[in-house]
Amino acid sequence: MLYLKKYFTEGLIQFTILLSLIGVRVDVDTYLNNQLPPLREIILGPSSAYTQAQFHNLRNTLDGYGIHPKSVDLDRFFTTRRLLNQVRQLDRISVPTPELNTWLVHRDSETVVSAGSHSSPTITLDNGAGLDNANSPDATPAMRGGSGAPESTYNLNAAESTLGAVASEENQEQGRNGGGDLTKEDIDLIDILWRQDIDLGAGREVFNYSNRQKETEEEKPSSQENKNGTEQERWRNGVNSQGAQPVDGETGESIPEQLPALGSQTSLSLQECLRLLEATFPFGQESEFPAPVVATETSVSNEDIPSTSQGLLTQLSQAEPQLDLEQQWQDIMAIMELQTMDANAALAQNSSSVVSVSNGTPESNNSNFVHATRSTPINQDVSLHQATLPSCSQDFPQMFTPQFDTGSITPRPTMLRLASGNSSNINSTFGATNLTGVFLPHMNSSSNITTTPILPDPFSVLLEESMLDEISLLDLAMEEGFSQAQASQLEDELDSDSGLSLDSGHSPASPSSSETSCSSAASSSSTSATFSEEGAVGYSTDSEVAAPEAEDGATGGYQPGFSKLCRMSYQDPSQFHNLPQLDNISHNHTYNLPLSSAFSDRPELPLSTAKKSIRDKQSSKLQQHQDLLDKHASRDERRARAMKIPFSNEKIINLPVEEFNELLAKHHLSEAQLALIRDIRRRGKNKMAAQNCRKRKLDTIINLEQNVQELRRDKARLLKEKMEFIRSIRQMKQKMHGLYQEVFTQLRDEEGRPYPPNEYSLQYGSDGSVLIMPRSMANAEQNRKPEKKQKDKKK
DNA sequence: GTGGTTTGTCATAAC
DNA sequence: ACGTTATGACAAACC
Repeated sequence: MLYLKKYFTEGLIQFTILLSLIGVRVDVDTYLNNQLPPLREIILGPSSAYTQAQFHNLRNTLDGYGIHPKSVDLDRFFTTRRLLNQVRQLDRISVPTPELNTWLVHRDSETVVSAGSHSSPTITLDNGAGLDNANSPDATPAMRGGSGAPESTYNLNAAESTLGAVASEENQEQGRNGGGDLTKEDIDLIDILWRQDIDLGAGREVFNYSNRQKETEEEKPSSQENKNGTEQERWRNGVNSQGAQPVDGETGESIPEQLPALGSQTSLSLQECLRLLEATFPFGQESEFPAPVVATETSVSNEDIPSTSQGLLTQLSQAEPQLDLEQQWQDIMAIMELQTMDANAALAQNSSSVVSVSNGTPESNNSNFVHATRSTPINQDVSLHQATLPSCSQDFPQMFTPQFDTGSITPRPTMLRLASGNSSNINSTFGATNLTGVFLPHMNSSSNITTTPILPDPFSVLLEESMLDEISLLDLAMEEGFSQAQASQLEDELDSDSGLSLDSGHSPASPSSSETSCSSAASSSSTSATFSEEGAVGYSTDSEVAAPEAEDGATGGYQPGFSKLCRMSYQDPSQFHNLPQLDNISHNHTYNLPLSSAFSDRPELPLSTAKKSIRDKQSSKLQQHQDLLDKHASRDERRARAMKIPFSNEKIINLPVEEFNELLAKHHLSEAQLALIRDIRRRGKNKMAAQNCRKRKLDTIINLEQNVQELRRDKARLLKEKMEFIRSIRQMKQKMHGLYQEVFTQLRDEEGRPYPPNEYSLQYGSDGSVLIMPRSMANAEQNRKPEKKQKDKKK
């Protein structure tokens, strides 16, 4: 049933998309909001086994909101939501034609041959599609708008692979269309041009998508084959030819005039670009539109500096840095956290940020430059990866490679370099991400850091810390107006404060405890606050759930944990099939997914004989999948098969008791079979309970961690306030002292002689009166007062 | 080979 | 009493 539902869901959504394409408005919301149980259930699916007591109300928690926030099935839920969002956005897409050119230009920039971009720097991204749908079908037609290839209108592959959806017939049909646009001559031409690009210095490794392509083939062998074999071949060879088309093969100069004439090639290019995107970023959310944005940016740069930037690009593209997988996952998660961005804001940011990072030439930036400072370049950054890099794992680092701002910056080997001109953007970009810790040092070095409301905490706290560093506590305490007792008291307090830091040992940069007194206290407090920034808040991988905590960085020593969570929270296996880096991870992460949806269900279509070898490869891969299926089938599944249990383990486990009993009654089963079934049910439920329990445990830890960090921030803030109070008290005391001296020097006795300050002093009465008293008397009185107080205390 | 991690399973308590 | 859930503990598989 789940199987059927899934199939129906995908098909329904795709059908809806098609209807929308031909102008029929399909309002899914109506169906969903009208509380029509069957459709709701079909589309959104029942909550997972992770929902507490869900077996009892399996059909009552269908809108997703009923899913337990800790449910592992949130992944599927969000996937479904994403699909629905895509559908809902269909009638709101308004991506201007120039986007297409932008794409092409971008490909050129990759090949290091810059194509002139005449595209408008502003790309209107429907935000709903924005972060959520870049990989989505909506994006495709929009970007193809200017391709002049009306017959190939749609490419659902992105959505398919992203969502792990079963390839639909529409999908395959569209794939065929897309591939069919390319004639053999076109391909040859493309290949020639591409070789010219290679000769011109375009690194072949730039196009090395072969691994991912293999993965993609595994995922959707049939659709892939149906698109076109030659295309596949070129992909295998790492050839990405479309980028070469709009480029003069000899000079490497861009030839924008050719773009409109490209026709079918253009559409292919877009398809490939999309597939590239899809392969690069298996998560639907990340492989969003931004790519075109960056492309535009690059192209603008190229326009401005046509010749130099190209050579520069060559070097840059060849010097792609590698980051380790953990960091990259972190980056991915950071982007996911940004998904919750407001739609319109993102739209504006997308459009405005395009130029802001492109290069420093103001004339090219013109009006859009105005918005640059408040733009959020995250999208374009991501897209830059997606379009440029062979693997998603290199996405984020790529943002900081020289390609990022080719026009204005000379290439440097450092990956995390930030141009000061971009710093504000980057601030807003990463403030809410987990990258804070990573980029922090660079941030500090860049001149133009502005703290935006988006990222209040990391940087504000840092500022606080720096302020705290500036304030030497004991200096203050020891200063005039402060008694030694007060100072020591303050010191004690600070020591006790710093003693509160739970795990300052986290940091490799943990200050040595040998430092004494105030400076030590201040530094320890500041470091602890820093850790609170770098700490494990990256744990909030359930970004949709714990988004508020996204401000904290996830670097530090928590990357392993983060990756775990990452996998736990977004472990739709179908998505991970696109990640070659994860190939060797053979854990079975398919928790609640039926095996059928996890591995099989790739429709087989007739294959051309020319592609027989490919088919063989793929069929062998399918066979491997089947073997894997058998191999990875749980013991219970194998037992059930051996005992010829007539229904699925999934049913056995997930059916409500009544239906389960009915099921048992319907079939005549032996005692052994019944026992096995009950065992399977018990174990299955327990298995999910264990998963649930572990996740909950983890979440508890995360929450505690976040609480600790929050408390640390509070502590830093209170400490800062305390310092301010102390300072203001000191100032008041100084002022008071000055006034005292002034008044005293003006006092005269009856004979007009001044009172010697060493013999007399001013005493303040409780009623505001001021008396001049001999010091001896004043001292005696002061001595009496403490006695009195002591007496009072004794009383 | 060892150690850490992930996952499944069992036993048990609690609801 | 029965079914389900929660959780500690253990073991197997994997890296």
